This record gives sequence, C-alpha cells and structure tokens, in this order.
Amino acid sequence: MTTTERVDPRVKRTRKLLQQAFLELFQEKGFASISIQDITERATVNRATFYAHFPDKYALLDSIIREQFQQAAASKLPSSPSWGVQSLRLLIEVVFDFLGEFHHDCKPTHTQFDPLVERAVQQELAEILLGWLKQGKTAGVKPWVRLETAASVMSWAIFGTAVEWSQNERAPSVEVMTTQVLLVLTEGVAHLTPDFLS
Amino acid sequence: MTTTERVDPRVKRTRKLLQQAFLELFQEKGFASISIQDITERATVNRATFYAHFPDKYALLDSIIREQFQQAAASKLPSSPSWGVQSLRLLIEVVFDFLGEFHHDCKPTHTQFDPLVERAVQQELAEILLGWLKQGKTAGVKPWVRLETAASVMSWAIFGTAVEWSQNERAPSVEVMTTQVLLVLTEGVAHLTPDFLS
DNA sequence: GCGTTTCTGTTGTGTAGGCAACACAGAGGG
DNA sequence: CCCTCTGTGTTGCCTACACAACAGAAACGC
Repeated sequence: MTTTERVDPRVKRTRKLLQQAFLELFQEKGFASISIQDITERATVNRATFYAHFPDKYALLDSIIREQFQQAAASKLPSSPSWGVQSLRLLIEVVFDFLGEFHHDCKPTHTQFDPLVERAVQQELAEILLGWLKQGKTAGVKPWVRLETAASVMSWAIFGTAVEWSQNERAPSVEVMTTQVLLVLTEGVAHLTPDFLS
Repeated sequence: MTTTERVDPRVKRTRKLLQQAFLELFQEKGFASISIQDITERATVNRATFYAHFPDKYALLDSIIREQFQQAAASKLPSSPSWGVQSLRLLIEVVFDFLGEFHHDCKPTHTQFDPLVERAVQQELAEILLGWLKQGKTAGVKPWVRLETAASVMSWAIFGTAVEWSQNERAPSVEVMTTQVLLVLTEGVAHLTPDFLS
C-alpha cells in the first residue's frame, strides 16, 4: 500500500463532513451554484478550515471521486489482489460499472466537470495497475517496458473504452465489454489480423 | 431566553455526535452494556473529550432527554409563549405527549434509569414555567407566593400526573387529561367540594 | 460610471480536542 | 493466590480548528 499514514481523526472527520455536505448540496443545487460557504455551513466547519484541506471545490469533488472509485474497487476485488487475469478482469468490470453508474446518475446536466471526474478515475486506475505491476514483477524478470508506461497504456485503454461505452447507450453488456477489452490487453493486437507479422 | 450564550461550533458538534452515538448504541445494546469507549468510538471523538463534556453516561442521557423535551416544547408552542391559559394548556399537552411517547418506545426494559429521565423532564418543565411566571409578572403585582414555589407546584402536578397516566394504560385521552389538570391548576382545589370554605 | 453586496482567499491568535501515559477498579481465569 | 484483560477517570503536550479581520474579485442595481 501507500505507506499507511497515521491521520489525525479530526482530519478524517472534517474531510468526511465536507464531502458529505458537498454531495448533499450537489443534488439539491447542481455544481455551479455551490459556494464554499454553503459547504462549510452545511458541514459545520469553519470556512478557513476548508482551505486548509482543499484549494477549491473542484479539488473537493476530485477527492470524492477518487475515494469512491477506490472503495468501489476495494469492495469488489479480493483483499490482496495479485497481478493476473482474474484480478484484471475484475478491475475492468469495476471501471465499467463505476462509469456506467456515474453517467447514469448525473446524465444530462453537468458536462463542465466530468473531464475532472474522468481524469481522476483514469489516474486512480493507473495507480492501482502500477501497484500490481510493481509487486507482481518477480525478481529477475527484466521488464521490456517501463512499468509506468504499461500501467498508463492499460489504464487508458480500459478507461477510454469505458467512457465511450458509458456515454452512448451501453450497448454490449458489461460482461461482454470486459471480456473483449481483457482479450485485447492480454493477447495484444498482433492476433487481430492473421497476416499481421508477415 | 436564558441569555443566548455563544458556543464554539466544535462544542455543539461533539455534543451532537456523542448524543447521536449514544442513541444508536442504546437501541442496539440497551443502556447498561454501553461503555464510554463505545460511545466515543462511534462518535469519532476522543475518550478524554467525552469527560470534558459529561461526567458519565448518565449525564449524557440526561442532556439528551432535556434537549429533546425542550425542542418538543419549542415545536408545539408559539414562538414567544406568554403566561396564560392557552400556553399552559399546550404545555401540559406537550408533557403528556412526551412521556407517553417515551414510555411507549422503551417500555419493558430499562426501569433503572427512568428516574433519571423523569427528574430531567420535571426540572425542565419547572424551568419553563418559572420563565413564564417571571416575565408574566407585570410590575406592581406583588406575588403572594414565591414564583419558584409556584413553578415547582405546577410542574410536579403536571409531571406526576403525566407519569402515572403514562405508566398505566393511558386511559383518558391526552385532551381530557390536559383539560382536567388545567382546571385543577387554574381554579384550585377549593371548588372541589361545595363546603370547602365553610 | 459608482456603491452595495456577496463570495473568495489569507493571516494571527485563542481554544477544543487528539494522544499517550498513568493509576485505579472490577472481573474472570489459570 | 496472582495475573491478565477491560473499562474508568485524569493529566500535559501538541495539533486541528474556530474566529475575526483583512484585501481583492465578481456580480448586482442605480
């Protein structure tokens, strides 16, 4: 893990209060009309304290997305997920589920901030993958690409496909999509055409 | 009111967290098996902080009852209730409702602490009455009994009747009981028998 | 244009609360 | 018996937070 940081309980609590307040206000007023004052009042937290935690409301939303995605992943993956096809399949499914869920909830409205959301999801995804790759790399096997690059490629592949799928009518089922993305990633594109190598 | 004290928001918040946690634990475990540690963990508050607010869990329960009764009264009385038959009738009704509600919820179990509850309700009731009497006493009218005594008498009359009524099957309706108690209080017992004064 | 209002960020100072450590009391349990 | 375990209260030190006050920006009506 990322070095289990000891955190003052007050910090956890305040973050949670702010996030909770934001979510409440979000489905009352949308995003744009939320002011920092709104959030801090609702959260029973001083306004100055908000700025000690987040630079602005975008960062707050960002943290919410990241943590929700993390715990969505954590809840659907085995406790110590090791690098392998099983874990990868599950993770892909999580991404599709998460984005599907998300665009289902806040569909027509807020187009302005979903770039933010997507950036957050993609980065968290890459982070998880990189973690797996790092601990999965058994000693002695020399990597033929940088692990960071591999993680980035995979994350964008999964994530981008999921975003596109979630924005159109989610035509093939999550399972089908998952299988296909998984196949492409594991087998590589060389097999797509018989004479690829000729 | 009682001199609107400015209170640090953090104090309000932790009191609320502690009270909320207690109520949750209460209907999970009953009263006796609740430890202070339980409460503080649930409330995301340090154990030492608990003792900065309350000497023990009895005091916490006491504060909960008092505040619930206060806001039950506040919600059913006009904003600035003045001394008079109207207010008094409403207040009596509040007491009957409150105790009825209370003994309805936690009926068979916890007999050990309802003395505590009752003490709290009676004292709060007396407090409200005394407030009314004090501001209702128009200048120049010299009181023929101490206001404190009057408040005490009335509070015990109302409260005791309500407790007894709530513990038996609440036979006469709240309205009837209210009316009768009100009558006795306003008219005095002299009228109960025709030859009382003879 | 200008004033008023509302929100944003930031700073210094005081206080509520977290934490570790302590002594103590009861309840088992060997 | 002693020993561990669990809960209670209490203390001193440090940190997170509340608050007031500030300057600046954006939105509003006049």
